[in-house]
Amino acid sequence: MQTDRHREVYDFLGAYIARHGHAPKLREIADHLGIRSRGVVHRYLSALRDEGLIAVEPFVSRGVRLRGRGRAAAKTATLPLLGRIAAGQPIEAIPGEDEIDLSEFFVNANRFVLRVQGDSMIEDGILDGDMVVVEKRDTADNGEIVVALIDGQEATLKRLQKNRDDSVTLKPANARLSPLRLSAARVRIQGVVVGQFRSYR
Amino acid sequence: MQTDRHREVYDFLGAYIARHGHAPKLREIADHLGIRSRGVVHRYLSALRDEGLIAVEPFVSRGVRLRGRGRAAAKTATLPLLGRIAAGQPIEAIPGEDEIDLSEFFVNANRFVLRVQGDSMIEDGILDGDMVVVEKRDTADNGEIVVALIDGQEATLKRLQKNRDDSVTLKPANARLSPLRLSAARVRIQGVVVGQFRSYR
DNA sequence: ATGCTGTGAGAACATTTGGAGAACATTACT
DNA sequence: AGTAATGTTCTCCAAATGTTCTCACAGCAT
Repeated sequence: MQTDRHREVYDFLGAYIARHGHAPKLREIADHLGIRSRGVVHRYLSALRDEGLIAVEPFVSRGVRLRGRGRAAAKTATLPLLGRIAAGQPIEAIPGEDEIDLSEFFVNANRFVLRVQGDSMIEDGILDGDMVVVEKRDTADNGEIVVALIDGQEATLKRLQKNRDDSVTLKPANARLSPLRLSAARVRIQGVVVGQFRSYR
Repeated sequence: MQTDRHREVYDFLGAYIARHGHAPKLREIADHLGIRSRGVVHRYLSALRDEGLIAVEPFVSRGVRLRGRGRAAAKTATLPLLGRIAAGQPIEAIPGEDEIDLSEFFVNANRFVLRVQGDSMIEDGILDGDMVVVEKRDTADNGEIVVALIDGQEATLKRLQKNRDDSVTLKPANARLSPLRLSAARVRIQGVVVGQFRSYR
């Protein structure tokens, strides 16, 4: 896509075809761009055709078809980071940091994802259905959220607290559930939660 | 990379291209650097070209391409998805779904990320410091979490409820805060929250 | 002091990009 | 056939953008 205008034309074609089921006429494209000359529109279409992005049936009205919607474009894992949002203020830009790389944020060797079932960590903002990113480790610090295996049988997600007497307490973040105090021998740490994410869909 | 300024230019190119899919114009680079002279920008680009870091198409607008980005593109954004975890059971494998692609999960054109400040959505599991992925839209359905601009001034993150009398209610997810009922004319939807993530680090 | 380097301003110029509109070709329709 | 609508091709023009200069200044080393 050479220029901004080319992109606008291409995007408009996509939107129009999606809505109407057929391509627009040159006149309609011109209206959308705010120009009067069908000749100019034709020039844009020719450029897009030469790039292989569309196919044009000569002299046929609405004879444009989109091509190569394969979307083979290297899907990057970055999103623009616009700023901070808080109640009462407009969105505030974060200086010097204008994009966020999801893979840098989360991806690493020896990490994996679990889908959380249940409300045991709800007060820490981990809801039923959320995903947690877990880093494989067999030790953890006080206060970290861990995946723990009890008696080699039950796996749970809890906040860890080590006690002096060689026991540990597994604390849910939910007032309706009670902490579990167990001898250290019965608990095996499988990993530590390093991230969490959720999709609203 | 010769100087700090060169690195700034290079980084900006990367960020801009990642976001827009094409390079910036000299004028835009100059604005980002806080300088007025396109000539100076051109000097930086020539230096980067001589180092082999970018390729420049002469005289064409946005004619800059990054070079040797093979490594960065190879960075996959996938993590193994081990299964489901719930209190009382061992980790249960999720059949047929063994890895999760973060970019598929979150990345899309016309989305951006905001860092949340404040506790107004805490009961929906969006905590102070969390990131939300927002899809740019100017309309939203009932019950969706939206970024709304009030009177063109204040931006807030709230749950939307449309009322019959051409007003809307912006509901925080925090019992200590009260809902805000406003005439629809005063509220402009800027986007809808489609995802959320958090890093424990 | 002298020169070198990195940075920026801005003028002058080259080239591309974007647009207008006329003239013509093709198609669809009466 | 005749007409209108639409696509095609063309020339001319203006604005935007990139390119190439010279000048200026500040910091630094010699």
